[in-house]
Amino acid sequence: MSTLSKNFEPAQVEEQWYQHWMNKRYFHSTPDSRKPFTVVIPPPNVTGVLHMGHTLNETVQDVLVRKARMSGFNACWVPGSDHASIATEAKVVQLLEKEKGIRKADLTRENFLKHAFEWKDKYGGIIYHQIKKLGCSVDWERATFTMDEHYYQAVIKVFVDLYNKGMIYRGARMINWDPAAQTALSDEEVEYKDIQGKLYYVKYKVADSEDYITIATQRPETIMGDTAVCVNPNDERFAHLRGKQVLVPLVNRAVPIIFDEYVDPAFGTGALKVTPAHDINDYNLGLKHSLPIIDTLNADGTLSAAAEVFVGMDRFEARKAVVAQLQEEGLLVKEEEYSTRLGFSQRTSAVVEPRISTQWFVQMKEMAGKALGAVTSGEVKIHPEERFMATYKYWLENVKDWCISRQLWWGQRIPAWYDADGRFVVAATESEANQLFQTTFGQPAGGTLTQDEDVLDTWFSSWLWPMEVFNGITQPGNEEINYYYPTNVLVTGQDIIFFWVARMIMAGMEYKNERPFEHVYFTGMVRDKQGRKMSKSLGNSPDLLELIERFGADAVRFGILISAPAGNDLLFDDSSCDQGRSFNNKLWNALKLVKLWEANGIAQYDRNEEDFRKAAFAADWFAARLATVREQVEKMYSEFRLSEALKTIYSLIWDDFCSWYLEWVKPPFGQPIDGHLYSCTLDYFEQLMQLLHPFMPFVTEEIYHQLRERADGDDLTIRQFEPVAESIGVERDAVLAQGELLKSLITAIRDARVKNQLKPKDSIKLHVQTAAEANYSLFEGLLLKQVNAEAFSFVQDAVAGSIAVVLGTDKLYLETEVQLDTAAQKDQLLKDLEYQRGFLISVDKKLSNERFVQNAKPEVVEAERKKRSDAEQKIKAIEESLEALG
RNA sequence: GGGAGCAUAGCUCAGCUGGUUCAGAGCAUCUGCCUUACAAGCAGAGGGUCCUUGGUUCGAAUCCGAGUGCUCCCA
Repeated sequence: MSTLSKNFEPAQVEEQWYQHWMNKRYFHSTPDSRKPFTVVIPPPNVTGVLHMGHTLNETVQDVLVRKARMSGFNACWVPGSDHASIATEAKVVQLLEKEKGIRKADLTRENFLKHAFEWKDKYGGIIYHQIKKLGCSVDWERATFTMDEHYYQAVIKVFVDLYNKGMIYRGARMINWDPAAQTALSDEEVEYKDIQGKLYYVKYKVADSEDYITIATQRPETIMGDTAVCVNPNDERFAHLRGKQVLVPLVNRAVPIIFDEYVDPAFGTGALKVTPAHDINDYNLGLKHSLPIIDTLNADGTLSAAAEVFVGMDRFEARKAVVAQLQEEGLLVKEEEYSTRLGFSQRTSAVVEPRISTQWFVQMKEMAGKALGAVTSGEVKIHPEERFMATYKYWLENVKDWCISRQLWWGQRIPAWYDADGRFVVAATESEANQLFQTTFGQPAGGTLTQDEDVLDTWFSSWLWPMEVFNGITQPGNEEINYYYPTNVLVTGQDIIFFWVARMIMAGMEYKNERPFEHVYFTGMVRDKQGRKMSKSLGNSPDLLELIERFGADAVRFGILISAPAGNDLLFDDSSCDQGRSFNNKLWNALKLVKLWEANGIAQYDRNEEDFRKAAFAADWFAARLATVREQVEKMYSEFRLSEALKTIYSLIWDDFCSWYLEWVKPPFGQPIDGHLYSCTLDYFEQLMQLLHPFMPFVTEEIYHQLRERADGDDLTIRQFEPVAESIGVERDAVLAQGELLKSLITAIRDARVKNQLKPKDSIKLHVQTAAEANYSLFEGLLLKQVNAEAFSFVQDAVAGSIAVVLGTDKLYLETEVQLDTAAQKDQLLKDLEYQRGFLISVDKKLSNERFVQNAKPEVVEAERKKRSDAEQKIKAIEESLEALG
């Protein structure tokens, strides 16, 4: 046996075992006769690094996957990453400019993509490295990227198919425009924030009159796009303006005054300027009243020629300029502080501009209905259900069509092909498009067809993830998709419930007519100690690799999980990793103790049955505890209460195993341990490591191998759980009760020792007055050892001059040479007495209430009667002890 | 503005279908211990009108209503 280090040293152990598991290909899965347990990783963004939210997610998945792998399943966890269209393109553009001085505008699409792929190859590996360091048991041979060739084909195939089914259409709509990335966004990519803005009151001159009408607006820079002023038809103040026109300031355009109940007379001045090109509500109003649309903004957020004034100026600069100009012309009535909500691009943080634009959309209604059904019917189960079911339902019931085109290059290019006249067909390839053009329009395309310049929303690729990682779209019905689909559980953050989860269910129902996963487990958001969201801008997100370096991967996994109650947001703090590291150490030291016993030699003690059973009490008790906890943990797994499961295992190991069991079986200093106890101890230790392994894979694997010599391939990672034994050779409840009794005896006596200021080394003689002497026979020896008593006897009466302790109805007397403070003892007993008397009164009160006795269930009444008689006996015992004290 | 969730020890939380095995756990705190695996430890202890307020009930931390505070989602 090599000498074990003082403390557990994770770094080398982790490296070595991960390599070993990889060499053995334990994480690689191929279809076989076992039941599959499939998990697909929520693909992290290829440009990013893992933050604590990912860490939590990956850890949860790894726990579930490892548990399944150890429970007879063919576990398959597919890793991968997504191409994150907007974010990656923005980064690549930035980098090209900075490092090589290349502007995107100067590049061809092909060249740009070449750079993007180079960049992805260079930096995309960071995430995978982090996943490895964390110990995740993913099947690396299956790693998938959403821009892989087959995946690209799958996305195109689905687009063409949905188009042919009439579920994808192209049209001009008001969409969310990101002026920084210069692309359309879906509704989900816009984040609304409260902003302190201003409301400007502006006078519009009524045409052919000296009258003015005052409107209120937040966006004076869009005045030049006004095509009407609208008031409420029931508003008497404006009745005289019916049929009149007003002159738009700065551009002096005459526009009509229109009447619509949409306008709230109480808001602002009751008059609304209508700018159909730049506000969604105005747009709808414009449609209703057939107003012209004047788009006064360019794609980059500067004023267009249509604005006539301040052309080329940025929209926010233009706002100041317009206000100044209005003021100069005496048209600005006043400014007012105003709090409102503004939309920001999730990716670039630019203020989103509502803009009319021709884009591609997916019809959502039908698919949303199916996705909703899958969840309400229970086919897909959401955890924790009460928290997220309502959100999920609400979104699907109110879903709008999905804008999927993005004005970018990094992504799957939309397979629509146009001729010079703007006629188009949708087909996977150019040659198919040419053919289709012929059949559709009865003539060949005039000249060559050009493909749509835009790419698809990244989520339009990731919604196929659970299928296409198994080539389920490109090769439907293949062996793998048949075997692995549907997956078992999806673990993800609640923030992408719409972006991703709901859409995956839609795609699954559409293309497999089957749910993509049975369970969805939503983790909470990771926040810092002060409850703030972790974000790059706050700089409050710890670096994962650094954390692992400081504490070890097992400790980090422990730390994040122990503070993560199901579905709740969790406040992450380094100190929980510290707790994990201490736990590692505790395990390590327990190992050292056991190894020490091994070194001290194993003895065969006399197995005379009675004596042997006594010696084996500790072993029987722990077997019972282990079996009980394993059942509890099993249940917690099935309910996804992983944090609780970990706590339960932690306490079983630290408290039951280390603090109680090991102390109970520990041989006297220097003496050899009994062979039976020793092998029991190794078995238990081994089983504990197995139980903990899904949570803390490295340290457990290491200890597993330290405990006993292992044959090649006998590794904890693949070791199968034995079913929890129905019988452990003794009556489980009885032995557990005995153990509890022993523990409370030890604690009570130790407490009495401390309160009476006995030094740990001061020996005592223990006398017990009890009606159930048999209870003590099994563990008498253990009891003496644990409370440093040199003698034990049963007595019928109080022992004068001793410390009296009342435990239940038993009385314990600690005889000692040390001078005692009887006053302190008396105080303690009086306190107990007072409590018991109060308790008795409350029980009596209940039992003397006729309605309670009549209405409550008989067993409840019976329990109360038992409580009463117990309390009476306890009171009697305390009173006797007090009497003996004098 | 619409909807959802939460409120229990200093902190983070557990308490399922109402009844002192229900007022708990882990951290943190306090007091003893360098006891021969572990001071990143051992032994022991203290600490809560279960947000407020009505109601249902023989009985409410638990069920219902109202209020207050916080969080999230949507427009």
